[in-house]
Amino acid sequence: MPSQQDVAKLAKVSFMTVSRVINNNPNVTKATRERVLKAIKELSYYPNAAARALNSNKSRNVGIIFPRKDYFFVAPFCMELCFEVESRLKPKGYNLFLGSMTKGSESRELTAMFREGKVDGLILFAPRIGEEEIKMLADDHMPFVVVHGRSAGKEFSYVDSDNAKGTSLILRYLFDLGHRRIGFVSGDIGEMNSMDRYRRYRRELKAKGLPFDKRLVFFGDWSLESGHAAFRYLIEQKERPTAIFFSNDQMAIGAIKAAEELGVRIPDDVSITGYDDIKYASFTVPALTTVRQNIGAVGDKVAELILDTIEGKGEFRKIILEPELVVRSSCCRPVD
Amino acid sequence: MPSQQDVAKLAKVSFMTVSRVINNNPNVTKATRERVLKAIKELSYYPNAAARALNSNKSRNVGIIFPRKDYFFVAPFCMELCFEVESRLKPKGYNLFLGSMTKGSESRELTAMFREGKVDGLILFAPRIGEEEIKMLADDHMPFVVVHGRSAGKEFSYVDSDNAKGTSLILRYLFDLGHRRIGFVSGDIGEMNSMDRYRRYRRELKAKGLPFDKRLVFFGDWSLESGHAAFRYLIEQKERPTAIFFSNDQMAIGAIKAAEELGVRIPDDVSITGYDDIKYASFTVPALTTVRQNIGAVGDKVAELILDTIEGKGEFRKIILEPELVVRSSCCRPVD
DNA sequence: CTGTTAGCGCATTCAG
DNA sequence: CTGAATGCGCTAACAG
Repeated sequence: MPSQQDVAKLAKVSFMTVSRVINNNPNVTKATRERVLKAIKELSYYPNAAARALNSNKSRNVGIIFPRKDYFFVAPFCMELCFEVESRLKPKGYNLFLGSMTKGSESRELTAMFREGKVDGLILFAPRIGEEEIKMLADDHMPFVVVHGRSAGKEFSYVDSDNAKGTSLILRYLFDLGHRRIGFVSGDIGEMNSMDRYRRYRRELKAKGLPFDKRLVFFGDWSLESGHAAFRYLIEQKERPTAIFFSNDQMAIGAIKAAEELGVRIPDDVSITGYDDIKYASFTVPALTTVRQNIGAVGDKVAELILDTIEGKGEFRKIILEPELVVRSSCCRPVD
Repeated sequence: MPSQQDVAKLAKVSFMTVSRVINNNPNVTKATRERVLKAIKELSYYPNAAARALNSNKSRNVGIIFPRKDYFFVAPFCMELCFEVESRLKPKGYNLFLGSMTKGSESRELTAMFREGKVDGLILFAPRIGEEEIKMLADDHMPFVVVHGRSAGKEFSYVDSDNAKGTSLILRYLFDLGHRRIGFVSGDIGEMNSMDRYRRYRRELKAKGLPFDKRLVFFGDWSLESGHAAFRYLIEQKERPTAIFFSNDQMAIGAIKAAEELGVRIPDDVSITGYDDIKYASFTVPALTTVRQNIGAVGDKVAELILDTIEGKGEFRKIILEPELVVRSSCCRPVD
């Protein structure tokens, strides 16, 4: 592998000039610059990342961490996010590390990549409420940004979508259709997102003067399977709901399967709604009425925030993105 | 950030001893070792990755590259693979970089991470046939491994599933059911995988003494949309197929949607099959009969191969994994 | 505008 | 078993 020295020799300059050319330092004559550029191309020289990192104390890497394996599998949302972020980081010269955080893993592991200088900053996806890791990161002043989570106790930047708003969007749509007995299926209740939606569900019920019936609530975990189980559970209640709010599309898809097995028609017998508007949402039968979270916008903001945080720009920023109701065909007026 | 020097001072040894302890060099007394370990913990010292990389000339990073954005989105398979690989690399001290290769991007970008020393090796997912990048990587002797692709011209290690076998599994199952007019929907025909399945489809037809009818073939691109379009196209043929082979589950899901729109019943009017057995495959209505590729096994092999390749162990290895038929309910005997 | 010097944190080599 | 010197490739700070 050629080094700056080799380039320098070929271009007949000192290696310092080579360094300047690479870093776009203006103090180089056009003529020399071009000579150096030519030499660089000729040798197909690439600056050594390790050396740069060593003396600038910056790795130009960002890590993105997902809470646990299962989550990752089932959430196309996460994948899209990865790419959105990556595509925005690359032009800035940053690369993206992928990390998982299996349940048992020590919080040390998280900070390790950091202390080792492998990453300059971390993106945490939907961390669990009260997560020790976050406290540690915050206490150690590590640059990190949370996606789908809010600060509680510790201060940090985050990007979240307005869960309360999205929930209201769905619920009011259901109310307008005439539904009064509406079931609720939560995601992993250990996550902010889930709690926010659940709380808003209860609040909307109360605002509408409707009773809260805990038999109409099922605590799921975002997975296809838990959506499937939730549907079977709710449909067996003595007074079955006329509509069910699923906290993500994934679970709603699981429910569609359960409905078929049970011979329950959607939406004729029960209306269901999802959340996220993943790509599959428009391909289910019936297509899902859901709430769209603009992943592109999330990725955009996340990339911006983590870069700013790394560069120490300004204060903590809290960004709440507006969700949007997407009406398809999984809901109709209740029969009774 | 504490360095070896700081640890050394605290433990009252030279920094060299610290280095030895970290690298598990046996030439350290138990007593000193423990003193050093204590100092390390006390300062919460972590070895600097950049410095290590600089002088060992190894980054201990591996990159995984997906061909284009769209592909990534639609293939849960890719995501699962990422995690499988990551979880196997981590215990070996390696981290995983995520990279995309948008269509327009120069082949230079691919080699760049390498030349910069950001990664020690690359995992290429389903590269297109005749890809320039691969040739470059091979010519430059960079350690890389291909998943879902075979060598053609250049020599390299790869992990693939037996596409021909999988295709036969499906086709023979369909033959046994009594189907004789079987449609074929390919994935992106620029990929090995697609070609392998297509060729085997034709071969099985011939072996069975069945005519090849090009009107029964649709060249898709793996996406939900192309599956949707394929179904509409095939179903409109004068002599419509009694069964359709989709080259992945994704497209089969798109087809289910199209069938619903057209009022065509699956499997009563047309049988369909998928490929991959992604998680959703068992949640569609009807559940998909498909071919399972063991992602865990793929991830396992990929991790093993890339590590071996990086460490220069042995020759190129070609690993072909056996697929398995998964019968669910998207197929039945043809009516006519 | 260009070159020289020094040092980032670590591991390899050689002395003790 | 332990320590001292040397250099990995690069850039910041200074000198010319």
